[in-house]
Amino acid sequence: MPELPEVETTLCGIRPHLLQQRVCKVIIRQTQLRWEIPKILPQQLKQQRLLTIHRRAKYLLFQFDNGYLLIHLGMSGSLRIVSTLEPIPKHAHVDIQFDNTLWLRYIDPRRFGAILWLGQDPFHHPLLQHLGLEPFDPAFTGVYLYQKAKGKRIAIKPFIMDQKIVTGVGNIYATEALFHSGIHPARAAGRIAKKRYDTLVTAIQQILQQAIQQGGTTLKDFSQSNGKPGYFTQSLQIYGYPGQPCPRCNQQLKLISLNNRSSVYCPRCQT
DNA sequence: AATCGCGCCTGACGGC
DNA sequence: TGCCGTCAGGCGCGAT
Repeated sequence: MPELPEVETTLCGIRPHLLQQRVCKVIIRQTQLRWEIPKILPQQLKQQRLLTIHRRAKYLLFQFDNGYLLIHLGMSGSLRIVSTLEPIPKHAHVDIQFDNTLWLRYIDPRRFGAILWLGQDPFHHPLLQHLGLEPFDPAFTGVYLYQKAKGKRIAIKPFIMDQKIVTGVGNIYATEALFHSGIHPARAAGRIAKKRYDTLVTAIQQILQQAIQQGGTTLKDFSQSNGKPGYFTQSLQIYGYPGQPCPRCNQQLKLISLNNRSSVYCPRCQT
């Protein structure tokens, strides 16, 4: 799915078109996403003004006069701004039209995403209330990760992909950040020195920042809200290249599975 | 409490 | 050509 940079890219792409606009029409073609889209959604949204859009973790939060709409892009979701309804591509499950005539289109082939109405108090919703720090929060430091990791035997890769620890990091960026930090993805989180966590935090922030600047990563499904792919794909160092030589030391990159997610790493650079 | 695997879906790809 | 297994950017849930 879209990880933080893809969600952020989406947010920046759609926000300028939609701020302060009122919803005039809602079309739902498929209600079965990760959870069923609430049947009352069209009534909830009708004639409501969109005040702001925020990102929290990999969620987009649309603040309307009367409450918050939550959208998650799951594994294969994307949002587009389109000026006409036609053509309607396969998997265009929801279209929301605003007063300026533009449509916000939700496309999601695998339907692991979500569209939920959260009402007035979104941050107490179960999906949001246990989230960890945003990676660009000043409180997200090596010491923070080190403290959280104390005594934990979980591998570092699933540890940094745990949204209760730090938000927005998924399989691609976890893989890349660990490579940049020289940390083996299977190393127990509780057995990593404080100093190495400093390095890791810096790597996570730098990689996410660069990826945002380049419009995210497009493997297949993701596209920016204008339909263009993300260009960080060409900056990936090791994700997607198992068996290839390490860009740093030429050793053959290896592939392992950690908590059911494939993980590429360099057996020489990452310890 | 912490950790792990499964399953939700569609589609692309490789091997036979 | 087609069929079948495997894999894919996430994440909540139930089992251990």
